[in-house]
Amino acid sequence: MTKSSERAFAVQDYDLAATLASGQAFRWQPHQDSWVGIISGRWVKLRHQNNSIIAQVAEPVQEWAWLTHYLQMETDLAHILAGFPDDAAMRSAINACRGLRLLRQDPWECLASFILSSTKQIVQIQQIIALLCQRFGDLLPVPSGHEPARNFPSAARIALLAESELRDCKMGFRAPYLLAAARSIATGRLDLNRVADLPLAEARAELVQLPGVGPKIADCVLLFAYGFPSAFPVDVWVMKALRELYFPRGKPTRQKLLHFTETYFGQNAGYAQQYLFHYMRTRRPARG
DNA sequence: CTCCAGGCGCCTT
DNA sequence: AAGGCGCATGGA
Repeated sequence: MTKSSERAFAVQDYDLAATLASGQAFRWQPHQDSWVGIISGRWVKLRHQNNSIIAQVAEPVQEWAWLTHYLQMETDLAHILAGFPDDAAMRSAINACRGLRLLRQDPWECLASFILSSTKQIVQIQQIIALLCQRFGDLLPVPSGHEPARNFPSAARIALLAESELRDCKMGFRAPYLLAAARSIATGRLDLNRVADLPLAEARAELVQLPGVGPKIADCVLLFAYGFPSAFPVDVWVMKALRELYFPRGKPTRQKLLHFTETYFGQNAGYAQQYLFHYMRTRRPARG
């Protein structure tokens, strides 16, 4: 296998734009007909053409597993969709966004990003993260003619910062949370690699110990970084979707709804959640 | 100007 | 156990 800086990957049922802009990851930038982002410390430009995803990198590489893994290209989406409950809401959601995928992100970047997400809209989260990377991320090689790119700052790097430096990135009351999380990881008190091997409930318990990380943020990380297929982040959007789509006239307690999410959607509940969320977010104008 | 956003943690009942 | 409130910031 020779090194190359561009490669095409055959894919089916892959909506690259919906996936990269769906609120799972916050650093992807549209660039004409392409998307520019950073994966595993590599600048990469992606575009969807016919039945392929075409990837360009800054420096030739031999191995592309970092990319196929991140994009979860091997995932059989049709199989997952076939396992969803067969009801009107799910059918509408699938119709609205077939091809939407779950990414497999770096745990630290994903955790940090979602700590910064609380009570913020997606655009604002993107702004905060852009500032953080611009100030504290390392420069990465980019092809000539492209804007400079920086890595997401490591936990070790952020652990050495002062809270005021984080506040200056406009993250407000989330600054001490991010700092404490970074320090937990930098000192080894929490080992993010170990979380991958735990059962779901234990993995969740580990993450929730971090300040600023509650059940919702923990489940985002479990789903978008670790790939726990039944992790099910419940935020106000999903709660609204569940009430409107499944209990239009009842008034179930939050408790009952949470139980519903744990039992109704099957082993790929996380995927089902992403479809419902995306459907809710896109079917009405002027939101999100 | 006021309101509130894809939560969390803490303080009340 | 369940519900209310403050938290920073910026955009509608």
